[in-house]
Amino acid sequence: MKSSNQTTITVIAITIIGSLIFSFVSVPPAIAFAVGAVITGLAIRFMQDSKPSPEQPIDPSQSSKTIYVGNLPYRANESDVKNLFSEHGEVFAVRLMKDKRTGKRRGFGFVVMNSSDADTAIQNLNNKEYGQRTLKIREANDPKNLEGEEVA
DNA sequence: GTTGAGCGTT
Repeated sequence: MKSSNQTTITVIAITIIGSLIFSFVSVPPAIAFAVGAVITGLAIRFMQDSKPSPEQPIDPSQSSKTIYVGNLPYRANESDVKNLFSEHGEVFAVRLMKDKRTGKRRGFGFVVMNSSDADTAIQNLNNKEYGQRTLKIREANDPKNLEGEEVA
């Protein structure tokens, strides 16, 4: 998507900067082009580095597992679910699914936890009364985030 | 402001 735009911008910038350098200083076009290319490359590199991602060391020892949470009260938000699951394990992320059209809550979501803590939380929180509703907690169907715990 | 079985997003 934006790579094509960046390519276009890169070509234009190289042309402009190269032309400017070539018009101001009497240097061979090859050098002007090279300088323009370097400057443009540095500029783009700087633009991309303007959003530096801080160090988030991912421990391979901690495998995450996604948990399906159903029958949630409509008034429950992600913080509530996170707090509830945090009592039984380490919660990595909570995603409460809302309707993409209206934005209203659909009453279910997913919780990403530590693999070992996930089973503990499922055992402890399944069929648990929460907000005058009985929670339906299971392991998520999509096995993309299932790691390590499945033994053949 | 409503409803109630279900497995979603970048």
